[in-house]
Amino acid sequence: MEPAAASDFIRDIVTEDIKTNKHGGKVITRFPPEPNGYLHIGHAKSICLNFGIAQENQGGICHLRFDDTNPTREDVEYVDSIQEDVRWLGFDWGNNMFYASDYFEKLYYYAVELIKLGKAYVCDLSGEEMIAYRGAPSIPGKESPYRNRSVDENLDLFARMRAGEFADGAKTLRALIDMTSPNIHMRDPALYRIRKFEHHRTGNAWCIYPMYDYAHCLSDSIERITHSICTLEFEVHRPLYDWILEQLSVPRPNPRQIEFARLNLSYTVMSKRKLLQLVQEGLVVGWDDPRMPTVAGLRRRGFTPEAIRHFCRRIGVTKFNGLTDVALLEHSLREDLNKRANRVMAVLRPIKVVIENYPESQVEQLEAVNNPEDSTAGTRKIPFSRVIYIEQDDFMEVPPKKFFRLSPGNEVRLRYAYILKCVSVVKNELGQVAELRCTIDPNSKSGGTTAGRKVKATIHWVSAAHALNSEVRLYDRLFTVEQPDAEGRDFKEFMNSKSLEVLTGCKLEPSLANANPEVRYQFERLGYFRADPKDSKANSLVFNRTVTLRDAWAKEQGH
RNA sequence: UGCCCGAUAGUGUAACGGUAGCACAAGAGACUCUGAAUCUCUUUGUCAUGGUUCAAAUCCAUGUCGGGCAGCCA
Repeated sequence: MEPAAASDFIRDIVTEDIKTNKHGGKVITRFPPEPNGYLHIGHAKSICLNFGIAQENQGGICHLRFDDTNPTREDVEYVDSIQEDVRWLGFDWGNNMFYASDYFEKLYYYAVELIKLGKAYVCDLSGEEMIAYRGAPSIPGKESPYRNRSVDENLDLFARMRAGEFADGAKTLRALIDMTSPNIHMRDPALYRIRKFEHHRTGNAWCIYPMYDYAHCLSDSIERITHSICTLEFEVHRPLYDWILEQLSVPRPNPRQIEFARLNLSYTVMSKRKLLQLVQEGLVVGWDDPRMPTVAGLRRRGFTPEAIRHFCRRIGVTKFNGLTDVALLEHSLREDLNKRANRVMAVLRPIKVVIENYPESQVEQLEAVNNPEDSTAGTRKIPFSRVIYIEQDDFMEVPPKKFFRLSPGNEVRLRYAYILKCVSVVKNELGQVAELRCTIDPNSKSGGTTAGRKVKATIHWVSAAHALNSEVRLYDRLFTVEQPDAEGRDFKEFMNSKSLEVLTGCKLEPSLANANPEVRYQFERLGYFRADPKDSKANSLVFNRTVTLRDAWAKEQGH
């Protein structure tokens, strides 16, 4: 699919394990989302890593596994969206889609095994008591008074927990490890809790649910995962991951947990909790709002899976917790779109231009190149007539020194058409520019005899009589600061009030009449756009701006 | 004042004891019927201090700074 990614410390480990035949030469990774939210660009990094490593190695496989061990926060809406997003990103799990809940019965019997080994016990401490007994990072914990129950008693109690004899929270099953461990996760962590809550897949079959630390390592083991790749915050869980598998009669060798740094992107937030907050509080229009860093949002905005994959390859994989510049994502996008998007002309903020020396009834069909980066993309015809629209930004009555565009008495080239000269400015009663009276040089037609005459600038235009009306939504970054959720900040205070600008009355060239949302366009000199898949209709077009073009003029002006 | 992890240009990432590279960003220029793309050039870096070594970004020690860990969340 893509050129092989440069190696990284995780791929090095995988390569080494293949070389030493640790897992019989197999590579099985997994992407294990909890179905409690939509996937975002950070998940895409993990997806590209896990599926990428599987693809790069002979016979490698990547499982999609839903980590659905907490019925109180999970929902099928999310399992559907997650599958759609992974597939859209271009990855295929084949028949290897699983749910941790598929393993509840096995997990239960492993827990029984742990009890029989004297390595787990049923504890009656309440939540608050357990916190008190746990100690603190620098203070050792205290042993639970229920820690020394007999194996038989534990077996009986655990069976009765499953049978629903106890209230929610009344008891837990805990690993018996070491209450004085410097690693808090080793201080007799809970393995099972009672939750009389309907699970989206197992219904009411269970009222005890396994905890992440217990379910995850065993799910990996059951699926014969070779490399269990997760983010840095699970680093301190690794001793527990290993401990659980070491106690039990599971197949060897055990999967190896490897941690890498999650993606942080500038000018956005990446936690599911905060994204959910934006959705629930109506600060965005939904999980797929084009301003969201969710896969669904990026897709709706017009990102391509290729651009996202290239981005994920470029950022690399390390254990350093950094902040990636969103400009790198935008660069990956432009790079991809530049190669594949056909060019069209659209005027977002129109000014009417009357060409005084062009016959009233005349219409010419001018030939335009669809994509200068792709010789197979062909050409199309664009109508030209006496009244056209040009961009407000392309005219200034009193131009500053480096302004190359149209101004009174000055000439510009109309893309694919004639050189245009502004002869007068018509203003409305407010003194604003209402209309431009211009003339063309009839000998300057593109491809014509004197077409080679140079002018400083070329601008885009749309014939008024043939223009399509459209709404265009201009998106900008959701936040005004690089790290809206830096410590001590309330990220919502930094929302960019200009993150969405809706323009109506935009004028498009007629070839856009049947724009398919699947097709991305470059509106020349403006950016990349695509029809909104939800809101655009044949008779009321709506376009989303995916990303602007780089703009040296804007930079020149100090933005 | 506990434990774990990390630190290379502005940002992200390579260099696996032997010439500190790459990409993005930024700046300058060329080209241009997109102020785009493309091309050329430029600026900026090994957290600190010791040690080992012929040789240290790399190994060791100490310190500094940053991140993570005290859900019956994942």
